[in-house]
Formats: sequence, structure tokens, C-alpha cells
Amino acid sequence: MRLATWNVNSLKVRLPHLLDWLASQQPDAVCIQETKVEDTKFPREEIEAAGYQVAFSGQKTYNGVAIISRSAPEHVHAGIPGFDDEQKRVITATIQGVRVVCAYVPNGQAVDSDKYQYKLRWLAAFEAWLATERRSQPRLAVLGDYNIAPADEDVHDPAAWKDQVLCSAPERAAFQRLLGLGFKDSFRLFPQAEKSFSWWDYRMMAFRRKMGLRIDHILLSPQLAARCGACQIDIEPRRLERPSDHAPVIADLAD
DNA sequence: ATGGCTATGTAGCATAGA
Repeated sequence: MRLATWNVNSLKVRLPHLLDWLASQQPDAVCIQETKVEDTKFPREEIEAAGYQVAFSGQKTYNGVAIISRSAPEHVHAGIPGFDDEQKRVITATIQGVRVVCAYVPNGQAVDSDKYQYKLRWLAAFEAWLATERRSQPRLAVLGDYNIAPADEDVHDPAAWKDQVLCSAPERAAFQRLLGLGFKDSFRLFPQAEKSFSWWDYRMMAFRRKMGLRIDHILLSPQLAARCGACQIDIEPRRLERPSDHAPVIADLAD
């Protein structure tokens, strides 16, 4: 089973890239973030024509998440239960017996901002919910844009990013608490090239200069981690015309 | 160098991203 996550930064603009990528990579399920589209305007037909099914939770302009899968998504649920949030950041579905959580963690803007406080509150609610899910779902995968670079090796310039949003100690601690629930960061289950990143700023030719961060992650419960044979970041879509600023991350699980 | 791109909503720029 091939699982993937990709922040597309507008599903409308990136739909051609996504359809090409589905055809070339043949994933079984893809978690999409920043669709930026209302549910009534979701491009369902185009994706279904490519042989995939969809579950989505979106809004105008901002946020928005979707799960695209070969087989029918079952037991679909949007949001974090018990956490009141107008921002559409989570959708969950069972696919081929795997409970798949697609998450778009708040960016946080700056460590001294209200949005940063919202990010930390959001992460606390997310952790509490995943702790309960872990008990009932042995095959649990949490994919998405975490907006957290877990360690300095995930940052092109750790000194410049020290204590900045995406890299601050409270955010990294929140990420470690998720790992503390028993999840594995699938990317780090394997040897990886240095300067492996999943996001590069649009400005300053950051991609060409390899100035990025690794903030998109695939967390796997122990039972799934034991089945994981590979995890990679596919930077090819970042080279295209009018790319998303994020690259997809792919994990392969043995059947 | 505190900018530098890009997308959206909306018709000039403001907001947000990371």
C-alpha cells in the first residue's frame, strides 16, 4: 500500500500536477492540504475520472483538506472531535483497513502571535484525540503538513531558524509528544540524503539553492511502521511550472 | 537587505502562507 501527503497550495491551480502525479506514482491514498476550495466546488469529477475516490472538507480561500484513494474511503469524519474549529484542517477515513488521518496543522505565523497560541492549542487537542485513536486503531497513519521541522537536520539554516516559528522548542516538543504516543516518523526509519526538505519558499530561488524545511510528515503506528519498506520525498513536482511550494511525501507499506 | 513569491477575493490591495 502506497500512502502519500501533499500540500498542493490550491487544488484548482494544481489539479493538472496532481492528476499527472497520480498517474506516475500510483498511490493508493493521498492526503491533500490547502485545497482552498469550498465543498460545492471540489473537482470531484476530474479526480474520479482518473480512477480515484474522494473525501473532502473545505472552505473558501484558506485551509481545506481531502483524501484521494483508489478504494472507497469508509467512516469519513472531518475535524478533531470535541475541538471547535471553523478552519477545515482535518479529515479522516479508513482505507483498505488503515485509519488515515489527513492534517493541516496551523502555520503559527510568528512565535509572539495569537496564531502561534492557536497552533499550540490545536496541537494539544490533536495529540489528545490521537491518544484515544491509538487505543482503538492499531493501523493508524497520520499524514500531513505539520508546519513543524522536528530537528535541526530538517532545516537548511538552523541558526537562522532557531526559535522561529516552525522550529521553536514548544512546537518541536509537541511533535515529540506525538511520537511519544508510539508513532514513528516514517522518513527517519531509513537512511536519507542530507538536506532532504519538503517545502521551499517561493522567493529567493530557495528551491534551486536547496534552502528548505522538512515540515510534511507521515507518522505511522507501530503496526504500520513494521510494514513500512520505504519513505521518500518526491521533489520532481517542485521543478514544474507554477509548482506548489511543498513536495509530496510517499510511504510504501507491505501488504 | 525584514524584502524577496504565490494564491485568493476582489477590482486596489489586503491577507495569509512558512
